[in-house]
Amino acid sequence: MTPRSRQSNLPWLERKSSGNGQWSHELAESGGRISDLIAERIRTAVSDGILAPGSRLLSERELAQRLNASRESVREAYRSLEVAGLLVIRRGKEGGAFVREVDHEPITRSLSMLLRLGKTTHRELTEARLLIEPPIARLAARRATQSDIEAMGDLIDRHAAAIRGGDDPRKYDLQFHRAMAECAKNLPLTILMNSLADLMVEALSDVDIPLETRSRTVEFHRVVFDAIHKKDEERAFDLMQQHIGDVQKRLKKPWFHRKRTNHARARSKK
Amino acid sequence: MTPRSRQSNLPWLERKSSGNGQWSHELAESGGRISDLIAERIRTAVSDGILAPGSRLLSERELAQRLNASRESVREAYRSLEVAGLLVIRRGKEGGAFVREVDHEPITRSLSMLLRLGKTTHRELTEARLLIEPPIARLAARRATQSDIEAMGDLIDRHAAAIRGGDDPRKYDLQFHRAMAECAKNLPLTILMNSLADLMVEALSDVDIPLETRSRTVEFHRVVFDAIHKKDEERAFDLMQQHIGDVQKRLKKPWFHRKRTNHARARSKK
DNA sequence: CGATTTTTAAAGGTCAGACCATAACAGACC
DNA sequence: GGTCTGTTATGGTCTGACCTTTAAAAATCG
Repeated sequence: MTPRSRQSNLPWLERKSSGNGQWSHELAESGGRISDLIAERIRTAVSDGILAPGSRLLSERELAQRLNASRESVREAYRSLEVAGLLVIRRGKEGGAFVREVDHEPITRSLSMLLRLGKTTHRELTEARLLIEPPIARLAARRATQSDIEAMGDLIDRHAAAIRGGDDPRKYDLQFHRAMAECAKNLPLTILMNSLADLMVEALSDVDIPLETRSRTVEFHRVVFDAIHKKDEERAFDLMQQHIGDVQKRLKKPWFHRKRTNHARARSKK
Repeated sequence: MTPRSRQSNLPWLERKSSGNGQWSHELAESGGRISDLIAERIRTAVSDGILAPGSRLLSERELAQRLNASRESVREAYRSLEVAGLLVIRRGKEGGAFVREVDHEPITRSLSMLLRLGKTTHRELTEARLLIEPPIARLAARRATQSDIEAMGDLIDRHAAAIRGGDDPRKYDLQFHRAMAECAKNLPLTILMNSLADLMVEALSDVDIPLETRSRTVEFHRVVFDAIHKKDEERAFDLMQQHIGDVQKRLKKPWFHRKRTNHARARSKK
């Protein structure tokens, strides 16, 4: 007898009606994939708070048995939800599928990919940034906490150090914008910002940015940071608008345009 | 002899190095899932334009054979990319995986889900809308084409008809905002808008909107539409700001707040 | 000949069962 | 107490079979 054979009551995984143990009925609707039905139930359970972040789902084998489905169907459901950012899957003993702490990284990735494929132009990219970054800066000035501010300060210092040391500063540039978005305490805006910043970095990945521009960037960050620190909302707004406008202007110079070669893409990953 | 046994040269699916036919090397990095490696190659091929939208990938069985992997690994790769919005999968003869025409619907879904889980509050939601919808209206006024305008006009008429007929007008409300975003010709903003609008509809799904408010909404749409039609950018901007501000105000009335019951969620789907 | 029905085959979807790889844990051994 | 070493639960992969769906091809009918 396995130690966990007690009926641990998982009402959320029940079908709404017709308990005969077959799937056929719901399959008719929904374009018919068992794994999708399973995924949908889990999604609902999570979004209704029945499955809290961090909690562990049944193992593939066990859920399959309970649902009267094959392991593969369950597996596919879990996998989809992982791609969608809802679950994390860990291997090994004590592994399994866990409801993910809310984290927009997977969405940011998908969104970036989609925008890239959608042939999002530099025009759209900077246009969008021009519209959303200044308001974000304003919100950041309004809402940044002490620790937010410390983190940003550190970031800028490291950014400056990287430039002095001749290292690639793009990473820090990106992080600054992300950190600022974090301060604004507005999830939708944060996610969009992150995706845009990602793409921006990628778009510039094969451009050689002159040293003068690099230090100009970090100085810009510093004054924006200063405005945020002092909670000067309007100044933060104006400076950020200026900053993005500056970038936009530089992008228009012909020498700056991205080479249309079939170059290596920026591989994200850790 | 099967008719398609010719070596159809698919260089993109080759490993970069070491052609011995095993996966072990790349598996070491990358946290190790063959399906992820396959997915990554396809993703790269698509984003480099080697696989054009609409083109059909090899069948699961065939790709598995060529890659010396199991069908399941390929299948999982395809499935992940489908969730990510990169592929569509069709069943039946002449079915298979196709590179999707760029379409942000899957991302919109994921994003909405994520925002919902992130306990995005009404405050964040309307705040974000207040920031991005007016600029979108302005862009729409600048860039709407003739057919865009016709579509919007139709929509408004149907919206009004639905209200007169006592039908649920929410659908049309949503569609109006989507259509407007479409006019702005800015993909990142469009995607965000769509997600926000989706969430908004959902958040209001169990609120009973009084008739007076309903017609007010459609009238608002009409004047915004008018401004867009006449390419009056600033008026479109102002009106939209007013519109969202109006919504925001109504949301603050206590009777309007969503019941915190464990009610049924808005099921999207077709 | 053209429209309709039937057949067929190619593809994804599901299943079952085996085995591999990984990672935490429990003891055994120093 | 710390390190090694098996044990074991769990996801990852593979095989090969069968089901279901769907479009095209063939057969049938008017």
